[in-house]
Amino acid sequence: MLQVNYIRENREKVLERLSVRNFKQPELVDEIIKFDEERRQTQTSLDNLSAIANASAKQVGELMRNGKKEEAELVKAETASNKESIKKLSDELAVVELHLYNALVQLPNLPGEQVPTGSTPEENEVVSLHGEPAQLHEKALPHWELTAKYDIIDFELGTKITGAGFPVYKGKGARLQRALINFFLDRATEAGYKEMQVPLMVNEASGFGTGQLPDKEGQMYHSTVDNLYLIPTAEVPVTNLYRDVILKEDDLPIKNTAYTPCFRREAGSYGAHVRGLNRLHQFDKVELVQVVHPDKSYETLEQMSAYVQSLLQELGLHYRVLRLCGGDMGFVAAMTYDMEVWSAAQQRWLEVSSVSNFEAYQTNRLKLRYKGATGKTQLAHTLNGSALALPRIVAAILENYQTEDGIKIPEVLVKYTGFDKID
RNA sequence: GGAGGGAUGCCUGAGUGGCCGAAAGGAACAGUUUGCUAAACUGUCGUACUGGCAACGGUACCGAGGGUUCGAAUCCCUCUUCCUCCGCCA
Repeated sequence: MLQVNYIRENREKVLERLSVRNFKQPELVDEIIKFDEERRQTQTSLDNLSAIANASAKQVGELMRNGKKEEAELVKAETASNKESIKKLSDELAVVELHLYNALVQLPNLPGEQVPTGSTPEENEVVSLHGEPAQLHEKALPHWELTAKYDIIDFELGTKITGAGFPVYKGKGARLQRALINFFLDRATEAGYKEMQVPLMVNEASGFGTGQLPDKEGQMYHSTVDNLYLIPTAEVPVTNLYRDVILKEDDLPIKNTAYTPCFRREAGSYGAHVRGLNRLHQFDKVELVQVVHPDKSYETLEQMSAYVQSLLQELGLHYRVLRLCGGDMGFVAAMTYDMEVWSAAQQRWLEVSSVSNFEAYQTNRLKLRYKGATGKTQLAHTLNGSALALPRIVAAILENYQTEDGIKIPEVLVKYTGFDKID
């Protein structure tokens, strides 16, 4: 959520930045300014009336104490009409505040300066390309056939016990999952991130805090009896650890990492591109979350991007880095890098990580601030990134490392898997 | 699941209808003193909205939301959460 004051004072700039996203409802900006104007007026009137009411109440108290009962009764009588106005105004205020809020949450974050204008994935900017595509033998298979051939991931079995998109990992497949999780967590710890283990279900307030609610309600599994949501990413619980918190400037930057399963309903997405591991309802991911000083967030974004790339390099995967164009970025992001690995068997790029700077968009809603040297509280900036999401990494490893007599395990993983080949 | 007791500022903790945005102590920060450390002394020490160039004001907030009242941290209702005891249990 953008800050109203900023919108009010930078209307032109806001509109200009939104156009980078190809945002379809620029009129929302003026609506917000109008609601804000209304809100402040109502607030002022209400405050004035409340001041009068407070004064009268004080007066009554004083008169009563001095035994001047009749005069007190007189003042009491006068307050009646004021009381009605106060009630009316505070109702009005609540309404206009709700309107303002509803409009504000519909406004996406403003793209950063470097974000290219555009509305489709084709307009994303390829920042860099690393490594070489794997050279596969003639009988190379896509991963969903490899998993069946070596009996390491069973999609049908998952369908039986739960439904489509809930695979069962078996034997070396399960072991590979655990190896990757440990590898990612170890590397993150080495890079200075603190490992956290967080709940996999969150309450409504947390959903609001990171922006999944109210909009993307349909993306999350919802336990209605308890009104809890299964997390779509560790970003939600980890970032919400800092909801309603005022940090000391010295506490920054905060670097957290967490492994969690992620649950996504992904309603209505079935087809060729979501086969096998490409898109699941439940998958594993190691996430990075940082809370940083506003002056440092873009620098941090570069560092996080470099860190994620170092993982891909260690795994020996051919990958590229994209800077998403305005229209392809998530609603809350100010700038996003996507990392995509090449799937030689599917002959296409698979998104395995997304690293974003949210600037103050999340922290404004989270009320996550820090107190600077001057004693002034300011909104911190948040960033997060996947490091990494497992399924597509597994898909890429299986496909790119396949040989005619089995699948090789990347060198760095062997000490975690305890085997160097799946056959 | 049953019974009872709590939730106040960074922390401890006072406050049972007006003089309370809130005592006191501690912590922290700044200054004075000081050979150094410590101590002592003085001051600062919640958040948000809002008016004002500013000085300085107004309003709201004592777990959350409603209610009673001229007036609520204080009384009533609902919810959340913590603690103690009992029951159950990986």
